[in-house]
Amino acid sequence: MEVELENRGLSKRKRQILKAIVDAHIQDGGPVGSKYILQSQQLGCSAATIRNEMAELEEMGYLEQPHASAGRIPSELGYRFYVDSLIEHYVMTTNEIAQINHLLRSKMGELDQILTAASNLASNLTNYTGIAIKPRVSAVSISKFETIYLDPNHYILIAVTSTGAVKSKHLHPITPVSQDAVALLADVLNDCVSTRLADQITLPIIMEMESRMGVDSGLVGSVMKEIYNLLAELDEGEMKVSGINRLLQYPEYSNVEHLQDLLGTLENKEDILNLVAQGSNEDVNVVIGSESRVKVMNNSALVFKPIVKDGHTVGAIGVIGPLRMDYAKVLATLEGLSGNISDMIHTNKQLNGGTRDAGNEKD
Amino acid sequence: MEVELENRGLSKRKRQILKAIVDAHIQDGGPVGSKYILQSQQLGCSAATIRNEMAELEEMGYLEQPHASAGRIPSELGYRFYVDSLIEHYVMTTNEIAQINHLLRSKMGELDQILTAASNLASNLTNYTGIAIKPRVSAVSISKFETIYLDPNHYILIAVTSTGAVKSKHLHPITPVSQDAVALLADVLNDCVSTRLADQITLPIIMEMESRMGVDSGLVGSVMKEIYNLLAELDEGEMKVSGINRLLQYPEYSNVEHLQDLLGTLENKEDILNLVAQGSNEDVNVVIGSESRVKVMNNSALVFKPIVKDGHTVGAIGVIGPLRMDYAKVLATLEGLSGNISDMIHTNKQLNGGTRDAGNEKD
DNA sequence: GTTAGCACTCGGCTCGCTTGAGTGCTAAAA
DNA sequence: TTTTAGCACTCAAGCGAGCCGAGTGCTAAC
Repeated sequence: MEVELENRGLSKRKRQILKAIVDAHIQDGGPVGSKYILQSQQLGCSAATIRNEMAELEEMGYLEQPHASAGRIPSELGYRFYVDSLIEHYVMTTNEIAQINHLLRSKMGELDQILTAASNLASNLTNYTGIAIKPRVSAVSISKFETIYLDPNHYILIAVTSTGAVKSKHLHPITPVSQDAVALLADVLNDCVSTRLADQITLPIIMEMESRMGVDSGLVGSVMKEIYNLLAELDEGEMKVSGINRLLQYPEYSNVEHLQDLLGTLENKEDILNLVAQGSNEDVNVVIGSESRVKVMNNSALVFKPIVKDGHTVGAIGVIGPLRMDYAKVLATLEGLSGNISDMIHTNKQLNGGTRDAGNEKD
Repeated sequence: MEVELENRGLSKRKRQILKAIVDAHIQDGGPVGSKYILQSQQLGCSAATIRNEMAELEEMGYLEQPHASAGRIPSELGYRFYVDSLIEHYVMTTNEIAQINHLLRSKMGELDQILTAASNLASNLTNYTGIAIKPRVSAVSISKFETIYLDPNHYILIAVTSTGAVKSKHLHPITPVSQDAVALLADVLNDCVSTRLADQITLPIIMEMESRMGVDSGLVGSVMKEIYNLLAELDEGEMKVSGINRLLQYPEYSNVEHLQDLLGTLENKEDILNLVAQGSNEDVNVVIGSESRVKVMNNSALVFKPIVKDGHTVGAIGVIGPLRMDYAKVLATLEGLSGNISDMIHTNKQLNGGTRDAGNEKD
C-alpha cells in the first residue's frame, strides 16, 4: 500500500517508460516516440503496448503531446514525479570534485565572494545559469557600532549586524565635529541601539542618547536616519547571476518570449528572492515551471540549496534553466557545493593561523 | 579648408544624405533606399542623383549594401562620422528630466547605489542595456584602519581607502587575543601602513610593526595577508548590468551568435572595464563595434560617461546596444545623468546634514 | 492483456513561382 | 560637367504545393 502510494498507482512498467522518456527528453529536447523506448529499454513488450501505456500516462497527466503525430514530452507533473521518485543518483566525476575543491579553496573570502564563486562554479559544471543569493533577513539587529573620524566635516559610521555583515555609511555633519565626539557617538550607539530591532528603538532611547552626547546631540538625528536606511538595506536581499549566455544553447530559449520572460525575472530578483524565502531551509528545492506562483517562470525550472549556519539561512546557491534540466546532475552539484561551503564557514580557525574569514556571519 | 577637413571632403548634399540614411536606419533597422531619401528630404534633385551620391558614399566607406538589390545601411565609419559631425543635439523632455531628478534624489546613498540607480535609469530612458562601473584603481592606498573586537577568536579589520571606499575582513586568530591587542593593532597599522601603496610596504616596516605589537606580534602576519587581498580586490573593478532583456527587442540580436557574444562580454566584465579604463576621463565616450580591439563587441556599440571627483574617475555609467543606437538620445541622457551625479557627490554638506557619497562597503 | 498491421496526421523540408523594392547603367537633357 | 529619365537586372522574401517520415490511434487477431 505504501509503495502504491509513493508511486501514485503507476505500475513498474509505466514508471520505467516515464523515466526513459524524461531521460531522453532531457538529453535531446525532442519528443520521444514509442519506437525509441522499445529499443533503448529492455521491457519485454512491443511498441504497440508502449503506445498504450504512453496514452495512459498522458491521460494521467504525466506526458504531453506537442501535436497529434509527434512523440511525447514530459509535463510539469511528469518532471515532478521524476524528480521525486524516479531520479537516479548522479555521481560526480573526480574531475568535478577537484574543480569544486580547487576553486572554492582558492577563493577564500567573505561569504559574498564564496557565494559568487559557487554560483559561477554551479553554472560551469551544469551548463545552466547560476545564481547566488543573500536572502532577506527580517529580524536583523546591529550588534556593534564603530565610527571613523576623517575630518571635522566627515566621518564614517560602521555597523556589524547580528549576522556578521559589515555595513558603512559616510556622514557629513553640517556643524564641524571633534574626534572625541565621534568616538563618543560610537559608545552611545553601542549602549543604546545595538542588539535592538528597529521597532525597539523608542523616543526615550533617542532622548537618552541626545542627552549623553551633550553639545553634540545634533549628531544623533542624522545618524539614526542612516541606521534606519541601513537596516532597510539589509532587509532587501541580494542576488547575483552568472552564465546567462549559457541559456542560449537550449532551443527552448530561441523562443524570444520565453527568453524575455526569464531575463526579466533574473533582472527583477524579487520573484526569485521570494521563491527562495519560501523554500525549505534544509533540502535542495526544486521549483518546476508553473508550480511557483511566479508566472514568468512558466517555462523554466529553478533548483536551489540554502546555506545554513547556526540555524540561520545565510545564503543560497542555485541554478536556473529549461524545464528539461538535468536534475540529477544539478542536484548532485548543488549538494556538493553547499557541503563545501558549509565546511568553509564552519571552520573558524585555520591551519595556517591566518585569516579565515567566514564572511557574513556571527559566531 | 578647415570645414573641408572637418567634413572629410563630403559635400553638403552628401552629408545630408548620409545623415538621413543613418537617422532612418536607426529608426527601422532596415536598409534605406534612394526613393525614401527623395521624399523624406528636401534636396532638389532626383532619385538617380541620390543613387549616384550613395554609390560614392559607399565607395568612400560610409555605407554598405547588405546585398546587391537592397538599399544602404551605415558602415561603422558611417556611424562614426555621424556621431562626430552630423548628430543633432537631442533635447530631453521635461518628463525625462523629472524622472532623473526624482529617482536620483530619492536614492541618495553611497556611490554604489547611486551608480546602480543611474544605470537602471539610463536603461529605462534609452531602452538599451545600462551599465554601472567602478573602475580599476591602480594606485590606491589605505588611508585609515580600524578594528572591531568581537571575541577572543574573532575580530574585524576595517580599511578606508584613499577613494573613500570602506572594506572589511573578518579574522579568526588561532591564539586568543585581547581587546587591547586588537586596538593596538589598529594604531600600528595606521602608523605604519596607511597612505603607503602595496609595493611600499617593506620588510623593515613589517618588523617594526611586529616589535610594536609585543606579545601579539603573531597577529601581524595574518593581517598583512588580508590587507594584500583587500588591495587586490580594490584593483579589480566592478560592473553592474541592468536591462539585459531590452536587447531582445532589437532584431539584430535575434542572431543568436551576436547575442551570445554580447552576453558573454557582459558576463566577463573584463573587456568592458578595459575599454572604460582606456577612455577619456572627461567626455562621453562612444565605442562603435570593431573600433575597439574587443572582438566580441563587433556588432554592438558602447557609450559611457565617466564620473569624476577631485580629478579621479570614481565610476562610470553607460549604455550598450546595437550599432544602430539612437546616439543623440543616449548622449543626452548620459550627460544629464552624469551631471546630476556629479552635483550629488560634490555637495559635501547636505541640507539635512545627512549622508552622501563615495563608499563601497563590504560585509 | 498483448500484438501486428494499417490508415491517418501533421510538422518540416524542398522546390518553384511571383512580387517588388532597389539598384546600376546608358543616353539624353540642362 | 552634372543631372535626369528610363530600363533591364538582381535578389530577398513570401507563398503554396507537394513530398517525406516519424509517430500515432484504432482494430482485429492472438
